[in-house]
Amino acid sequence: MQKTMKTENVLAFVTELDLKKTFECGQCFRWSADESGVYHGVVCGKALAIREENGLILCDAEDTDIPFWRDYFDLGVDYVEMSGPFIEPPYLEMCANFGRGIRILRQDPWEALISFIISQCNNIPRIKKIISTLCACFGEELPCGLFTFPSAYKLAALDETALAPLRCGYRAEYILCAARAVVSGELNFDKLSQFSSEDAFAEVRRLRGIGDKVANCFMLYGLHRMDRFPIDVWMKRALERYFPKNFDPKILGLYAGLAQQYIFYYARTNERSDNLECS
DNA sequence: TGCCAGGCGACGC
DNA sequence: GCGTCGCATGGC
Repeated sequence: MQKTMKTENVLAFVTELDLKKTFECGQCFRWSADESGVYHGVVCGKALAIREENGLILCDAEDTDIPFWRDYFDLGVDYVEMSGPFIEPPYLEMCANFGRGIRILRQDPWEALISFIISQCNNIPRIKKIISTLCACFGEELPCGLFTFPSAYKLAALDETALAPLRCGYRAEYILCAARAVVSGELNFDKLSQFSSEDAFAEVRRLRGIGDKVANCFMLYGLHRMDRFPIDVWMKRALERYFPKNFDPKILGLYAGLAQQYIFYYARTNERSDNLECS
């Protein structure tokens, strides 16, 4: 399954992109590191092996589309500048410093939608396991041994019995609903990308099994709407404990979603849920 | 073993 | 509009 890295291309400097943080901060679920620290993943049917060495981010050059991957890692913008306003409260500044190097990936909207439907009321190891099984069962195997994410058309043709091996419980119904909405044209990602943030949110929010949290995750990670601020149990605890009462994420501006990612990553890395006094 | 997890929908008030 | 409950499953 591990691909040998041959001719290497430089994708970025490590000061711009921290692979471990970016892949393990909770925004995506399909990248994994092998024993030598090389991360392997598949995006939109394209496989990549990527690693850090001597201050550089190197990727496998064999059929590697560098512009595609630079776009995926959102390397065209300055994250230091975007996170400049994240200085209050002090907890946010600490989270931003801790998360330096995280980039909000430009993920496939379809994969992001299904991934965050699966994420609901679930822990991250189990989310990864369910998505991995989904891809192994219904995706296509690539020469490197990894699987593509199954298309909406593939999933829309299934029923809940076919999804039983995923062991995803009540979420199976929601996955099928989303797949059928895409196939019917009721949900069109190209159209959504033209909508305002509020309109696109309302549109995806109409689907069964997609509430505020999943819709916001889809907006942020699937449509790259950086103003969205998903609030899950970890965020709720952090906000209640470290932020002023009635704190409105809107004051964080256009990049509130990045602040959210820093907070989530810090909280999940450093704080156990049972040592916080909040409910 | 029991608590919890990147929630949501239905229901009662 | 708001609080509560059941939902399916398994990581820890």
